Amino acid sequence: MAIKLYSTLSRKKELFETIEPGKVRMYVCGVTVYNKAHIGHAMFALVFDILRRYLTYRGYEVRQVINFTDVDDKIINRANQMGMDPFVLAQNYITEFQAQIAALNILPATVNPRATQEMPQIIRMIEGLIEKGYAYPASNGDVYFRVNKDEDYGRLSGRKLEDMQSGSRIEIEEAKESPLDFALWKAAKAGEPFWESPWSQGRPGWHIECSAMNLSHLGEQIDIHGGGNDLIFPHHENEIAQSESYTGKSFARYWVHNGMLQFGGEKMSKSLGNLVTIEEFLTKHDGDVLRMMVLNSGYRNPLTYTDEVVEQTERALDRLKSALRPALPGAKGLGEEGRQALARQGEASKASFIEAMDDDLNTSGGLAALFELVRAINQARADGATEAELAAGQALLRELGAVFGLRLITDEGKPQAAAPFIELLIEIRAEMRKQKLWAMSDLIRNRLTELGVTLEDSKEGTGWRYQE
RNA sequence: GGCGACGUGGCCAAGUGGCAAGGCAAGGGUCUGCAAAACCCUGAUCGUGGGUUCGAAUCUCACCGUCGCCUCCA
Repeated sequence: MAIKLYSTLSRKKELFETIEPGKVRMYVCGVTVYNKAHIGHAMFALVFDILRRYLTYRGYEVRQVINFTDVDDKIINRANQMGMDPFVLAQNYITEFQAQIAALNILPATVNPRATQEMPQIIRMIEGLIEKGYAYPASNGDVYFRVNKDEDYGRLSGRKLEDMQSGSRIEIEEAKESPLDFALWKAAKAGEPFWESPWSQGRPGWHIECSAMNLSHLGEQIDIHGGGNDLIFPHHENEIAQSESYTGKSFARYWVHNGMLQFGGEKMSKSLGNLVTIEEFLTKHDGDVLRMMVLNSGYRNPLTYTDEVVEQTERALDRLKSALRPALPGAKGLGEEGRQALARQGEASKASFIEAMDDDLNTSGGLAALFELVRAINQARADGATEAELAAGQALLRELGAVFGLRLITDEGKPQAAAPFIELLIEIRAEMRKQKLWAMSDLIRNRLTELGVTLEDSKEGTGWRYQE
């Protein structure tokens, strides 16, 4: 079995083969830290966390680099508005984002480089591009990339230079040779932070930092380059232009782009202002819920975010967890046939999970495989499986859930201090039920429900659990 | 205007040439004193109209609709 990944460059699913056997070099464009992160940002982080976890599960050693853009116009503007130092502002949002990533159970990247910490590499790269004629310093202290010099410019996004020029609304910058040339280096205006360079006191353009970080943290050629599909043009197009012009080698083998989170029919974005921050989401919902939403659909398609969808997803997550509940009180055991049926379903689910995930990370299909396993486990439990008989299936569910990055937190994580008292109430209620004191029995049950404890009666006794 | 993607049951969403996964909701049933949970059963011919093919949700053309990029953007 082989893994296939869709690459934006070829617009096809391609067989996944790494440069170095068994090792994956993955670069993902991170966020510009000028504001609170929203759940659209969480989506990209979740998608590439899932990709990374899956590749690891399939035996690869994954080196994942995700950058922070910590100096740019928006950061500077925002800092000025707030009367803050731009570097402090950036650092605060980085700290906050990393905490939220952890709360979402996203593994920290192998490296989180930052633009401000890569200046020597960035400057070296710009110098190299100038030497080769791919870039030129302008009279205003900026340095621009000479787009016309790059013959296959536009091949990632499928654009032609002529088309862009005719319909373009790019402001004309006097210092540029051509309107489509983009900045590698920007001279600082008064009051802006700057670094020394051969051309001016200034800062790097947005695209060059990623090229430089790739080079210093992963090498000249990488396996996977990822990010949101809104970055295809111009950001990734420009990255390819810079990196390949500089090294003379093809840059990334697989260009992987996730779809946008849709909110109210539009892309959730900072500029549109239609956003739900990660912070807000996490005060209301478990992090697994957002992950489940991502898993339920194809990573390349837009993801619909509505309150209704969140609710549905929460229920679906409850169902997944339902399989992890303990055996019924007084379970008599399945017998040989039942044990084998459950084992067979486990194997089948695992196989179809891998088959789906191998096919361009079909998480929705993988999730379906988990639900098949859930049904089999619940069936077995209903048929009287003991704790020991359920254990293997449940362990597999946890194993595959962990490949998705789902925590599947159940009662075990919750405080058990109340347990003896709840059990006491159940005991008393059992006496009442014997005497058919239904009103009192129901009162106890209802009151406990209000307190977040669900009672479930069965022939063999009454079980209880915290509401999910 | 240019480039690209998408339109599958009430909702979310896989499938991309050979009898339409999965989840949520809904209805019926089993269990229960009643519940709850779980289990069992029930539903779509795939935006519209042509074309290719023995056969299409899947390929092709047109049209309608939605979204993304073309300017900072995960």
